[in-house]
Amino acid sequence: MGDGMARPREFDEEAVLDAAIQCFWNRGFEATSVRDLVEKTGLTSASLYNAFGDKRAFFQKALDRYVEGSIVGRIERCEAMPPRDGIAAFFAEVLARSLADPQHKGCMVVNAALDVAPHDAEFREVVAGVLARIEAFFLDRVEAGQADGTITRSQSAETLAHHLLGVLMGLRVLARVRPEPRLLEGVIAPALALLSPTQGDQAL
Amino acid sequence: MGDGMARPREFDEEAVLDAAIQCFWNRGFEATSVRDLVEKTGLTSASLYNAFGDKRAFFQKALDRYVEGSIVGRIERCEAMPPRDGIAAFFAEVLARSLADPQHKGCMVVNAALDVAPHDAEFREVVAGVLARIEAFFLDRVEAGQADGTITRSQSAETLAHHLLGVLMGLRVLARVRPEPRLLEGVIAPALALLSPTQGDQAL
DNA sequence: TGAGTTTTAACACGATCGTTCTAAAATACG
DNA sequence: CGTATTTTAGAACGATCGTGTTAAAACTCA
Repeated sequence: MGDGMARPREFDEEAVLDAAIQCFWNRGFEATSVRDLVEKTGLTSASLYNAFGDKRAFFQKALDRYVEGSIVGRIERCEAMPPRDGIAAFFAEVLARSLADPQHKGCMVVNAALDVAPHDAEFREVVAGVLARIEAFFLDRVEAGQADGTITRSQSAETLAHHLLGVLMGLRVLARVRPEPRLLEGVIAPALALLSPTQGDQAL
Repeated sequence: MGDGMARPREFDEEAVLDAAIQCFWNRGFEATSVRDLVEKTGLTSASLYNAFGDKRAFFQKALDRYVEGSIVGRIERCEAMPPRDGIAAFFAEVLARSLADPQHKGCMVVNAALDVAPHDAEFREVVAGVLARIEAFFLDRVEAGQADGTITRSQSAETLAHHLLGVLMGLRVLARVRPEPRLLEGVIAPALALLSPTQGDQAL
């Protein structure tokens, strides 16, 4: 049918998504209006709806891009390190980012976990999936550390991975309300200390 | 001036606040409309505004009542127990409540920490104050446990209290998105195990 | 160049938001 | 009993919400 081609877009789709990430990350899904998005992205609502669908789909794509840019990369970096170092580096990186952000936006996924996930089954699955991926990273590193003797066997790898995931979530919450270095460091330090092999641990 | 007295209220203020707690707890501040509140409380918007002020003040009072009813009581119960038992009982109670709630509402304070605190300085202080109170409970119990030898001295009481607060926050987040008993138990167990005195610990 | 297609811009839609207004209903005090 | 005062009920306010419409602008291909 269509032999003639069309007018090209004037905007950079990725830059627009980045601007949307800033909006949604800072204010959450519900509190961000389409007019906010229009203002921060610089394009009109018609272009937004045409390119990304409705507000919900726009959020979905922004969240996907956030995960791809902020979480997947971090996991890959830390996966390449020795087990304990990888876990420590993961938390150190999150800590540094949290304290460096003057807006204290925390993590967009954790924010979404309490904002949009509880009443939207699809988003809940997306968020749960991301958390499962982080947990899988922890599990993999803990198992590797238990195998090479750098991490305690006094508790199962699954339990330790669950704990690390919980600590990460708590860190993200506290970073928003009480972004005090000593507090956040104190959240992390015992979790890392806990990984140390104890007397009962010995190579097989 | 006024010598004639007025028409009495037809509603029970505490029951209305409880209904408001259910609304705000479940959906958060921004996502709860005044019409939702009118429906669930059973009284009209005029009565609401007359008795409690605007929506924000209404939320404030509901949050105060929630803290008084759900958090202060728990702290007082656990304060009366031996140090380690008190901490363990605190988490056990939160865990049981989290799993028993079919709506997975989590904690209203933690929800508020990500919903309304980041962009409202007054609410941020309220939330931070509640978290500080919980942290003070943990600190008191850890110090008592370190004094009587039931809790390790391998890390400072402040650090351990920070960690416990973080674990609690993480537990509350995960309870909303992934309310799986094994996961939530796994978050808690290592934090409690961490408190155990190690070889290096000995009474003075 | 002209036909075809998409993006742009601006305006406007109905719905819902938090809040207020107007009056009627209900009580305590003189 | 009458008056002052407050709480009710319900409609209605302007503002903003997410979204759709209309028509002009911009571009590719035949």
